[in-house]
Amino acid sequence: MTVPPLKLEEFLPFRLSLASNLVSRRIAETYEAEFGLSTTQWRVMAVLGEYPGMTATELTQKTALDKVAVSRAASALVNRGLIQKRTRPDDNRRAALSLTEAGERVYAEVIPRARKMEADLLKALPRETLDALDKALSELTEAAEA
Amino acid sequence: MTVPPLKLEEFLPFRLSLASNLVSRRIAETYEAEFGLSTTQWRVMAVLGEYPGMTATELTQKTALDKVAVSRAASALVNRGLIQKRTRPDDNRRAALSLTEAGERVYAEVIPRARKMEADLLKALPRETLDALDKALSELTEAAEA
DNA sequence: CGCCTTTGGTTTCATCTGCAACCGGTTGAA
DNA sequence: TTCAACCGGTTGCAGATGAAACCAAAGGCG
Repeated sequence: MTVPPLKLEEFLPFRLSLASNLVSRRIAETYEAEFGLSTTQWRVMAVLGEYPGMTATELTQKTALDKVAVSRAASALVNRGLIQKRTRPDDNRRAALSLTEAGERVYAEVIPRARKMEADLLKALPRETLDALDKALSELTEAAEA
Repeated sequence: MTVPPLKLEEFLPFRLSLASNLVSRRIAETYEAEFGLSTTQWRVMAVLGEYPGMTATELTQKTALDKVAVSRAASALVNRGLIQKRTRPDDNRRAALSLTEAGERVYAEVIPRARKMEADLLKALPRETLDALDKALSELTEAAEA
């Protein structure tokens, strides 16, 4: 009772993972070497640029990282002076995180590069394919969630 | 001179990574707990089911894993008796890997479950969206390679 | 109030990953 | 032949990752 073999190269989860890893690596090239940021640190900074004052727990949701990763990325960024942490007066457990001046400068360098790399990677795709990709990712994410 | 903030939740590389991670996790549920396989081990088995007798180096390409990962996955699978390794007479450095009987049995259990999970995850997507997704992943992979 | 539970965040530990060094076999040029 | 360069595969080590234990502050209920 044999099973028809699986063609891994056509198996969508594999293809998705492959594309995602390659794309992530290209994006990482825009910040790793030059700015010494890890992917998780980059994500934290990216979100703080959009939402200053977020707490670690809130970052967890926005970045899709677990709280350990956020905690470590944040403390590394604080040590490097790229973000600051202010304990909230209304709740001493929470701390509002935000970019420092130095962090803002790095942000202003790093974000445009990421955008540009994204555009380069996507430029071969016609608009409709892109729309469909977007839709497919939304549906897949929803279907695969919890 | 501020930069318009990046909306991470609309940034395609992030969305891609998110979808990929969630999907991979769901697929992993079909083999991790029940069969004690890691993702890399599963990939190695999946490819050997399709191409018996491959060498580790060849597996490297098919699985998109680096040679260290393949080496370790293979030795774990050999220890568990799921694959066998036969040194090739024409070159004593290489070894042809293939599923054992026990490995075939696991393969026959594991592959249909992965297929079913894939189908479940994709069932909300209309055919054209799926085609576009497929095309987009191919183009993205190519654009991001090397 | 005082106590128990919950919550935000950190630390610990065990595992995974990936690069680089390494080992033995093979190849090819002198 | 012989020896150096190369190749397939393994191992060692350092950094990344995640689950679970942990700590301190806050909330809720008697």
